[in-house]
Amino acid sequence: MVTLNRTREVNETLVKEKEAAFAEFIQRKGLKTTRQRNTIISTFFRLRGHISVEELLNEVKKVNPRIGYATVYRTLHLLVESGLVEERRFGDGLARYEGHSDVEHHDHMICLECGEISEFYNPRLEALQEKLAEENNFEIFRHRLELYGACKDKTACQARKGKKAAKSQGA
Amino acid sequence: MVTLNRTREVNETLVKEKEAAFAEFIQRKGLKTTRQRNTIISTFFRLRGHISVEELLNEVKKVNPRIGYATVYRTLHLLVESGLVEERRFGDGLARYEGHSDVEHHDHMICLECGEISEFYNPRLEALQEKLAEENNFEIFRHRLELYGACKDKTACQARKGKKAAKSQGA
DNA sequence: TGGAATACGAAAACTGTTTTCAATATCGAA
DNA sequence: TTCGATATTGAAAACAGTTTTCGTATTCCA
Ligand SMILES: [Mn+2]
Ligand SMILES: [Mn+2]
Ligand SMILES: [Zn+2]
Ligand SMILES: [Zn+2]
Repeated sequence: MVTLNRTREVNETLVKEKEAAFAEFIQRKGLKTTRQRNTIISTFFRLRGHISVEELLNEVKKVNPRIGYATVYRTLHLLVESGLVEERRFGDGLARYEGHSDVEHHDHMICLECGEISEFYNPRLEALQEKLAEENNFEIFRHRLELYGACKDKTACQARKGKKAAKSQGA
Repeated sequence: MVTLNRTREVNETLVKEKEAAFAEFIQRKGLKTTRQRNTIISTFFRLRGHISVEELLNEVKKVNPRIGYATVYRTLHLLVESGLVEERRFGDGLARYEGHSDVEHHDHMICLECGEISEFYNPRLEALQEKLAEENNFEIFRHRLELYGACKDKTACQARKGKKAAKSQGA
């Protein structure tokens, strides 16, 4: 099995664990616990997918409308530094963030028609990269692999596209 | 053989071919041939590596100091549109451009110590990606694979780093 | 060669992100 | 508890890379 199924439901226990881990990180660094940061991270961990700053801020504002961009940016940096979150860039000029899913590392397929981003992990692919690096006398710290293309199931794809359009009209 | 050796010398015949191809593209699109565009593309094609806009402008200004950013940006867009050049982003916030090397497609290894960017191509890797896409009912239009890490040959790496530092001090 | 179409360059605008700064909140020590 | 050093916040300004605007200049074909 190669495709990772990001669960539709948020695992509340997992979220609590992440919140605790972040709290620990904050303390370890001698930083302070704040209402805003708590709101931001608990909102973030309850969202699924690859979240842009604007998307996150919009959600956060539903809880506390006074929170601004700066705090969201700053908190996301802390989340990344804590290792709980990764930054992604899929070429649309926006940074996107995702909490680690079940598998530590994964790569992405991005449909240019409907915007769907699916995740996959393949050990052979990973191993092959290691082998190539080795041959090149190179040590890999991290990598990124993105496949850009289109869903072959045009029906589902176009449906998603319609939904996405409707949603963005609403926003 | 997996590593692509980007030749140190510029192949003058190849450059002429590319210049001709661009001229043809310009005509086909009903655009005009200009002194500035000629300067920019002939400068670009004679540079090796992954060139940023600023780097290119600096070189271009040696030939014609009156050429500005806007024209360089515009010409690079045309070069990309013509298919003669590809845009790359290696995560430092700058767009970089490269003329196609001998092989149509290649991927990159980026040393985070010395900045060296090396290129490679591996058919098995490409095939494996296709297979994974297939399994996922996905059609790949293009992909990007970047390995970030460090040269294992620390001597050469550090030497390059020193040289690079010296160079950027000079600039 | 005239002139419509295109391109140029400087500067302004734009976009996503970071920084500044004055006001506010946190939290350990007293 | 209260104090006060230290960290945090939010609005706005600054930033960096890129794109657009706009008045002037150039191209190129009828
Ligand atoms: Mn992901
Ligand atoms: Mn390359
Ligand atoms: Zn799709
Ligand atoms: Zn190196």
